[in-house]
Amino acid sequence: MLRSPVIIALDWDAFYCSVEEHFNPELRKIAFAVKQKGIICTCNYVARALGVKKLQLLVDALKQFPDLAIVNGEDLSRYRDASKELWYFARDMVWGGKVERLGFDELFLDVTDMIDFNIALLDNLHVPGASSHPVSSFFFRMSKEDPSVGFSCPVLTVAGNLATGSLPGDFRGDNLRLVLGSHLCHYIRSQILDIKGYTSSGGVSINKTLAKMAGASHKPNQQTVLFPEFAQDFLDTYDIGRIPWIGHKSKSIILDAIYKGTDSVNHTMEGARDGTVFNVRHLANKQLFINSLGQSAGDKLWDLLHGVDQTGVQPTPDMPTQISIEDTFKSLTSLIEVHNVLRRLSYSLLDRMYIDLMDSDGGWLGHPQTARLSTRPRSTGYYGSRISRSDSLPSIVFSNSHSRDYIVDYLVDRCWMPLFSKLIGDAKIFDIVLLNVAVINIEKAPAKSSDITSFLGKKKHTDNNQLDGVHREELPVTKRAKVVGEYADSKGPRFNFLGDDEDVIFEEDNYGESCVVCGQRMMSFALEAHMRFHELGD
DNA sequence: CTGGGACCTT
DNA sequence: AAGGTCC
Ligand SMILES: Nc1ccn([C@H]2C[C@H](O)[C@@H](COP(=O)(O)OP(=O)(O)OP(=O)(O)O)O2)c(=O)n1
Ligand SMILES: [Mn+2]
Repeated sequence: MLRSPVIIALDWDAFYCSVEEHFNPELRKIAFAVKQKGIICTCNYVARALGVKKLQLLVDALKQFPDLAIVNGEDLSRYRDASKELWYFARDMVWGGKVERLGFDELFLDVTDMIDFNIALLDNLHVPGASSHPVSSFFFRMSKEDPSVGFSCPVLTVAGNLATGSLPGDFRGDNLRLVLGSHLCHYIRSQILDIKGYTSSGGVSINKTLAKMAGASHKPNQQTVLFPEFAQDFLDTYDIGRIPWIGHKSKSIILDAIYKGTDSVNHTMEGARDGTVFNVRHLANKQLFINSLGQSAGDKLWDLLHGVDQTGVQPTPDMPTQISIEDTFKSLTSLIEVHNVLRRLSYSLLDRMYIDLMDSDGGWLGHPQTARLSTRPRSTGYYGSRISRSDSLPSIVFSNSHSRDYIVDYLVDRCWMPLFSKLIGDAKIFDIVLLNVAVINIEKAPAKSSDITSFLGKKKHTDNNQLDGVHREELPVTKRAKVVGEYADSKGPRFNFLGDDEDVIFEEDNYGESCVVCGQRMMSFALEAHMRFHELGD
């Protein structure tokens, strides 16, 4: 018999605020918001009780609530660190590490295997001929190996809320599996609160979308289970725009297709068109979705309206596939200003690479292939539209023999500024409100072992082949060329020194500092990121 | 002056 | 390279 997956969706409550409260508990008692430039990106529940909204304009909120405390959240470092810590902590509890991350504060846990294993334990308590399980609770094992690790799990009651308030007729089969899932969800949330100090909202159902929507129906610090027999009732009352993966564009396309011709004058008004799942399901059909959205998206979104989500939990790799840093401004019109901003962004970007792409030995776990520069012109197109240019990422960023300052200078002058010129075209006149620097197409380094301390290579960013990794020990070791300061030369030093006749630029000893934790030697500029690596553990 | 991201598809 | 989704 086919069994449904058991999926848990977790969402940390008022996440950025919770992180701020973690480091400054005084904040817990007062209404406060986290802002980025002119917008409140989130606020704590004390503030929400007053009426402060997520994503509200800062000026509006302060007009209405002059005493609202404000914390600047433009630097995401601490939120990213906390997010990673909670992610790893939750992942350690899930067999097979089947955890997918969405943004900084949501996780999808595929706990199907854990449920199946424990259902089998429960079945062994079953008396042949009895109509139901003879026990009201049993010991849910969190470890296959150690039978003492786990929690006491009721089997006749559900933990937390019921979506649509509905209990199924029986607690058998897939329903029983979700009952156990609800208690597992509660246990995991308790661990996260007790050990890490963060409250969360949880949803339990048979796929990611239903679990996520169930969880969102009762916040904060609560959980909700949605049994599949009630999924359609649950969904039908929602506006399609509130279904995950149906954003503004998709909703507009769908409603345009449904109401084509019937409402051509006045569909700019929201509310003129009924966008509930129930209505859309009955006025449209799968073919209409496919015709308007394309085969792939049409198929997928039509299924979603019926509670069908085939996308399983895709475990998120430890290494990101892209890293980007951006800043916004009123207006930027001169090259010197652009140069200065790019410099600052490049320092941050390098630090991020050291934190997220380096192991504790200072070796690279992955290598971005491409550098991308994005900007937003002040007033062309709709708000938010960006333009970008990309090029091969110079391999000097992987060098451990150049100073941070030198690498940043090189990046700005040889990479970002040329890309910026390409972006603004011949006129050389510009007015931009955003700059974003990114390293993308991050490819995993050959997982040889921890003795790969460095990889220095260069590929065209269009090249899709495998990295030809090189062991440090295999490289000819020569005295590092004195390149710092030689940079005024129009050609500059060459950094494409693998597979070329150029000698490898390595300084084997007498460089940098030692890590006080592990003793690894590294350039001083990498030490700060390295220490954060230790703090986060691995 | 409506953040600062990250990921996926076309 | 652009456009879409999510947080
Ligand atoms: N458009 C968005 C949405 C979210 N976030 C950030 C701020 C949030 O703190 C965090 C998590 O997003 P949530 O939507 O889960 O919001 P919160 O966790 O803050 O609140 P809630 O308790 O409703 O989950 O991501 C953001 O910067 N921009
Ligand atoms: Mn949240």
